[in-house]
Amino acid sequence: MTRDIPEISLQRLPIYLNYLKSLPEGDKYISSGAIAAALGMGEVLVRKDLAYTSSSGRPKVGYVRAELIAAIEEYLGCNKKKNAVLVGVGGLGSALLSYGGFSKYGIDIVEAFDSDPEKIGTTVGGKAVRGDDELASAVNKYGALLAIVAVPAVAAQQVCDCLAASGVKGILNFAPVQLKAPESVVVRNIDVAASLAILASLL
Amino acid sequence: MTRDIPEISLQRLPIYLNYLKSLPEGDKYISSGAIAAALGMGEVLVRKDLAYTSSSGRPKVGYVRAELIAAIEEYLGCNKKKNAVLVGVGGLGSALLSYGGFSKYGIDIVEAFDSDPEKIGTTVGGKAVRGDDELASAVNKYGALLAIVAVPAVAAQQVCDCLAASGVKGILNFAPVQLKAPESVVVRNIDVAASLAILASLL
DNA sequence: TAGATTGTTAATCGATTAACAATC
DNA sequence: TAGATTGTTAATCGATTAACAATC
Repeated sequence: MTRDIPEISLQRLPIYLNYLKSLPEGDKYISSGAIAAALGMGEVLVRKDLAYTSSSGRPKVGYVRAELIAAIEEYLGCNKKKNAVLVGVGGLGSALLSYGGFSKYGIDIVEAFDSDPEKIGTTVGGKAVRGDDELASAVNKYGALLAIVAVPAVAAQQVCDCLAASGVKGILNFAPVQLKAPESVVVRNIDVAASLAILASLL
Repeated sequence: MTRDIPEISLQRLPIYLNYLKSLPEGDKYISSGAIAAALGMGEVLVRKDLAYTSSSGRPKVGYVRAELIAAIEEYLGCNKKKNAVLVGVGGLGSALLSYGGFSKYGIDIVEAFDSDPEKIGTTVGGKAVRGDDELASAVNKYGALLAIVAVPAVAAQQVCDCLAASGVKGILNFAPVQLKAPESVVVRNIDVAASLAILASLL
């Protein structure tokens, strides 16, 4: 499913999607100019991004909102169910297990893993917490291609190795370490503290 | 404190910093080539990024690791104490209140706010939770220029307005909405679900 | 000295914006 | 029709990479 969309355009699709969904039901049409104005971006950029999803608008009227939503969702694969596992049931991990926001993208966190015996066997956010030793078999059982890593920095590489070996193809890493993974595994990082620090340094 | 560093270079500084800190104490020198190889990037890019921090290396030997760390920390303002407030003490907000990772950038979350009477008056992660009505006075009292917004999407704009009116200059927003704020307020977004969806669509 | 590495200038690459023809 | 809006092609802008001189 490799498309030729630049990743930076791909990153904007959820922004359009959220905005379009937030519009009142009554709005049948929306123009690229209106979207651009609402989101503070250029209107040509909006049209180019939307063109990747193969949605098309009509001159003079704009885009049909419902069609646009459907096209973006289709393009992002929201309609395809995807299983994910989460490793590291600390504060952040627990919060993500209880967070309902993944479902709109068709993503389901099926199970969680931790090395702490105190946590193993419990349920967080309706998801069972198992020992790290069961990770590989669970990835296999659920056909999980996605994983969230929310363990401490020192443990992250080891978890990453295990996930990659288990067949996970995409890792969203919250630990402040650059993970080494095989080429076939895509890693993206979220570092909340660093993001806030960068923001602070812009002021 | 507006510098002419591209934001994308700024975003990489914490990555270098984390890596440099993770090296064994014994390593006195490190070359841009070694950093680049470890982090999977081009070595010229590393040198350019590091040059913004006014750190400089010596031909043949590379950079003094400790100096480089100090220069990046100085540049990022890690040594300047900065107060932040957090709004929305749900799962994610609670996790962030308990997270110790902000301190390495000199950031302290001083107080938290929520509209839920059940939460007001409690303590989470050692921080007092107050009512939203006390937000403005707290921002003032602590001179907080930074805020984390971790409220539901429907409440985020209102919180943003309040923060901007209170004098906050930087907002890290976890709600999946594009916030409208005055030019003088910098907003950056983290959408965990969207990030995972984007990752999934790359596979 | 010779060689490794830095720092800078020029070339390339990719993304955004401007211009504009197509069209409803 | 006239005008608004799309979609595309060309121009601009900015970031990365390549080339290379400086230097320890």
